[in-house]
Amino acid sequence: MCDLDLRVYILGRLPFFEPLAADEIHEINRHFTERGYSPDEVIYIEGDPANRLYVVADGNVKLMLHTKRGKDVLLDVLRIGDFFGSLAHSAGDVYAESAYAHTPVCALSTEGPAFRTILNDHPAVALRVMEIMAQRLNAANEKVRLLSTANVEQRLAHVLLTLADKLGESSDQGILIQMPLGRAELAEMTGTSPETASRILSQFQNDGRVRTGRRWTAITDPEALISLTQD
Amino acid sequence: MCDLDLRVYILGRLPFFEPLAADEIHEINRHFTERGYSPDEVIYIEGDPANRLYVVADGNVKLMLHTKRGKDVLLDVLRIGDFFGSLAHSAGDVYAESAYAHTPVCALSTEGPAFRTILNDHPAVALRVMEIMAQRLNAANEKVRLLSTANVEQRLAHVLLTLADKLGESSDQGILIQMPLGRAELAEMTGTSPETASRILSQFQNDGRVRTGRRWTAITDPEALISLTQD
DNA sequence: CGCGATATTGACCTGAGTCAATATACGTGG
DNA sequence: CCACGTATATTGACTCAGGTCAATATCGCG
Repeated sequence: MCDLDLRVYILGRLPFFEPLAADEIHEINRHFTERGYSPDEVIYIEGDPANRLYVVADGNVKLMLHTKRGKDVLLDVLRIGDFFGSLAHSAGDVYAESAYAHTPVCALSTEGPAFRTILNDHPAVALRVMEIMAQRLNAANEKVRLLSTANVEQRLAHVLLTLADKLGESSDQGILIQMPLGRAELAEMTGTSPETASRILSQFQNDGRVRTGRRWTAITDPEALISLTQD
Repeated sequence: MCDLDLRVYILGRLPFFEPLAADEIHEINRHFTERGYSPDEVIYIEGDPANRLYVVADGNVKLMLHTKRGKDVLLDVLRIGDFFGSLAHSAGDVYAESAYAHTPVCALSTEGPAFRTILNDHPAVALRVMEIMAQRLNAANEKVRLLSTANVEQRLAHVLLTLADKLGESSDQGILIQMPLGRAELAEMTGTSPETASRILSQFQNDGRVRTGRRWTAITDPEALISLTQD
C-alpha cells in the first residue's frame, strides 16, 4: 500500500525521529510493518496487551474510550504522520484506549521492544518522546479543566478550534475541518449529546461563527469562537 | 530541614532513579536544593517559565488549574516521594498547572538541564520516566471519561477510592485518607460544587459507606463504593 | 468558652439530557 | 442527471440532576 519512499518519508517526519540521520531512518524502517484498515475497523481495543507503536501513513484514526452503558468518549482524531499505541512499553501493559480506522487507513507499526531499543540507543529520541508525552498530558488536563468548569457552548467552541488547528484548511466556506465528523462525534469529543451539539451548532451558524452540514464543519469566524472560550 | 540521609533516601526511592546505584544517587543528590513552604504558599504558578523538577520530601502538595471566574480544579494531591514540575524540559516551556503547599512542605528540586543530563546518560531512567508519564496520561484520560459520562455520585466515589489507594491508612474509622481535605477540595477534584459534594457524602454516610468530619474522610465500605463506579 | 471557618440542609432554578417527531442532505442506482 | 431512500440532523417538549443562594448548625482552635 505504501511504497518505500512514502514509508521513509512518514517515519522521517515523526517528531521523535527528527534527531536521526537518513540512514538511521532507513534502518528503523525495516522494523516497521504496514497494514490497511477499512472504515470502522478495529486497530486495537482498550485492555488488549499493549505491544505495538503505530504511525498513521494514510487516513484518519479515532482514539476512544467506552462505557458499560455504551457511552463513548472520542479522545482524539489522528491524521497522517500522527502516532499512537504503545510508546513507553512495560511488561504487562494493556492499551488504555481503543483505536479505530475512521476513514480507510494505512498504518505502519513496530513491536514495542524494537522501539525500546531505539530509545535506549538514542537519548535524543527519548527526550523528544518525553516532550510529546508532556504535551499530551497537558492537553488531557486542559480537557479536565473544561469538563469541570465550562459549559457545553464553551467546550464545543474549544473542540472546534482545536480541530481547526489540527485539521483545518482554508476553503471558500472558511476554515474547513478536513475530516468527516458528524454531530454524534462532535458530541463525544465535547462530553455532551448529539442533540445539544446540534442546537449549539445551529446557534453558532446563526451568529455567523460557523457553516456546517452533514458530517462537515467549517469555521467562518474563529475570533468569535475564541471570545466564547475566554473565561 | 532534611538531613543528608533523608535526602538520599527520598531520591533513591524515586521510581525513575530505581535503576541507579547508590553512589550515583549520591552524585545526583548534589544537584538538588531544598526549600520549605508554608501551607497555601505558592511553589509555582501556571504560566511561569518551567525549569525545575521537584520532589516532595515532606508534607503534601496540591496541583491545580484555575479559571478566570475563580473556579479551580484540583488535579492531584502529592505526598512524600512524589515528584512534579518540569520533567521533560524544552526551551520556552511554562508550567501547565500551579503547585501549592497544602501542609507545611519540604521540597527538593533541581534545574531542568541537570535532569536532562541524567536522562541523557541513563537511558533506563528515561524509560522509567516515560512509563510514569504514560500512567499519568492514562489517569488524566480516565478523568475525562468520568467527567464526560458519569454522574457526580460516581465521580465522587471514584475520587474517594483513588485517594484511599494513594493516601489511605486503616484506622478504627475505616480506611482514613491521610490528608486534610475539605468539601470544597473534594468538589474541586470531582468537578462539582461543595454543596453537592456535601449532600452526596451525607448520603454515603447514611448508607454506611464512609465516615466523615471536618476536613477528614474515611471509607468504611470500599466494596459499596466500588459497586457505584461499576458502569 | 466563644468565635470564625466549615459543613449541612433547604428551596429554587436552569442547563442540558432524553424522547420523539420532522426535516434535510447526500449517496446510490435507475 | 434526477429521484429516491436512508442516514443524519434539526427542532420541540418535557424532565431532572445538580448548581446557586441562603439560612442554620457544628466543629475545633485560640
